[in-house]
Amino acid sequence: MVRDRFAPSPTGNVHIGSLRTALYNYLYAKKMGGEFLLRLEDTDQTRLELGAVDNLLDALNMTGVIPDEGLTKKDDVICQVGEYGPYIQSQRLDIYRKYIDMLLENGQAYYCFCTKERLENVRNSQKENGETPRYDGKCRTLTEPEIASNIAAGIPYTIRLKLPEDHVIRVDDMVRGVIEMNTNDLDDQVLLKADGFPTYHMAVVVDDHLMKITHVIRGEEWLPSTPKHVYLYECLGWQKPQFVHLPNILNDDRKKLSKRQGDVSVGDFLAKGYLPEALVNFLALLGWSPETEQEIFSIDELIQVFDLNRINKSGAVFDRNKLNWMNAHYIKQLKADEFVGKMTPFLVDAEIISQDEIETKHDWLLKVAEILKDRIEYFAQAPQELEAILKRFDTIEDEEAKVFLKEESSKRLYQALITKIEASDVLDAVRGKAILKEIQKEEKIKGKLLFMPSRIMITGEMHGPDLTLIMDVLGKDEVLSRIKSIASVMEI
RNA sequence: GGCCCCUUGGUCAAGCGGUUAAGACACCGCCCUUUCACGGCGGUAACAGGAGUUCGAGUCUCCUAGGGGUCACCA
Repeated sequence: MVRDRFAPSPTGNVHIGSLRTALYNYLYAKKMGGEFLLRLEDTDQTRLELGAVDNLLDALNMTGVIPDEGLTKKDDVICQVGEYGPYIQSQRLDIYRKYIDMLLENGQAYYCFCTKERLENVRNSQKENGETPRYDGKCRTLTEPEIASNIAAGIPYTIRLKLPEDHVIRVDDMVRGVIEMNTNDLDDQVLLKADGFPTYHMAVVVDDHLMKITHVIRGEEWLPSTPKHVYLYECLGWQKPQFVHLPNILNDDRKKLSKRQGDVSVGDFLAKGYLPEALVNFLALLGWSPETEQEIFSIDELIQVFDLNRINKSGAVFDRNKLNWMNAHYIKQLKADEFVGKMTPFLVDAEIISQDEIETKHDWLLKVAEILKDRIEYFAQAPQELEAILKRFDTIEDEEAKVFLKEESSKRLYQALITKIEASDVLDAVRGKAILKEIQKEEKIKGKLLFMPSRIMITGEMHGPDLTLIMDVLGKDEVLSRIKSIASVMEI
């Protein structure tokens, strides 16, 4: 039975790269009929952030990357489900201690009483001498009595992994194949911190084993420390999981995606009106590709075709353009009501409509949706796009537009429009279309001479959405008022 | 700097010894639309470099170069 996991630390917003890691774990577990767990790696007490767990759970929920086991939310309360818990590392301290003691007994780990200051000094002088910074092994050879007296004296200590010298460790990674590293290039990693918490390296190995994890699917940044993890598995006599290291997601400058260049958290994108389905679809294709040429996938379709063997080796630049295209695609598929539902909060936020008007103006919002549907890539663009239509104009800048207004026929058009609109009960798209048709017939104005001046009188612009839809959205009074106020420009 | 990983168009990428080297995004052009957008059609554009192995190399090996990651009592 395949069991994999997403194991983030609760340090703030969920990074887009983390979501991808979670997604790949989810897809693989589902594909294999296995189980996907969520475990919290909160071993760094100094970096915990309030609300991070809520944030995490919400992001997974919104995007449909739902764990089968571990941390979850029931009735809005955070809880844990499954028989391999607890799934929060800070609640497993005694478990780690047990295995630390085991390593100590076997001589595979040792007490280290070095202070942070000393370690830093050692590192600095090594750097100055052009050496690789690493622990100098001072406490590696402490005698039992020395250790006992240090402990008795209450000197804080950490426990370090005792790596054998000149020993080659092989890591078998599903994406990159076999990687070999010599222990001489590795550090005696701290496994247990002075505060009694394990480091990631200890906790991840113990938990993955105890939770019966079969596949460790995580970011590439873990590759260099994987030999230590492999060594720990060997020390403890445990079977190793299959390692799968995902390529990094990169900025435009090909560096690891970072906050410096704008949006990186799932929340950022959701807040801008990107659809969860689009985000998932896009992320799935960043570092993995299907066998076919299909590009648009629902999460269930992804489950069907997902394959770890098709994961890419090299880092992938996060292409905002493509995300936008994909999101626009999903937006176009939205039903009118869904579109209105997604768009409205942004309009309220921009104070284009008020909270109370949402219901009374629902029909109007549907018309707006019709106009914006093909014109926005994400919903945060909606207010600006709509504003351009709603905003009154007082001058016409475009010379070409002025030429249209000065046409002889435009004066007749102007009169006819006013007369016909005034005579209309309502000015919806259908009526607008009819009016233009009537004028074409009666005044013998056609083609660009009909449509362009009409558009310019109503919008002030030569380009834009379908004019009859605009009339509908603006309404009879507004359209009339706009046309009338154009007189001065037309020198009538 | 040590170690590790990576390298096909601007970007995502297919390719698993023999191909006219796919497709998508972006860009450009044409068509549709009496505008714009959407959509449709088409176009520009790539195997980092060098040695090998082989009848034959984007595909295998080595070297070089470039990029990235990592070297914490952070994950």
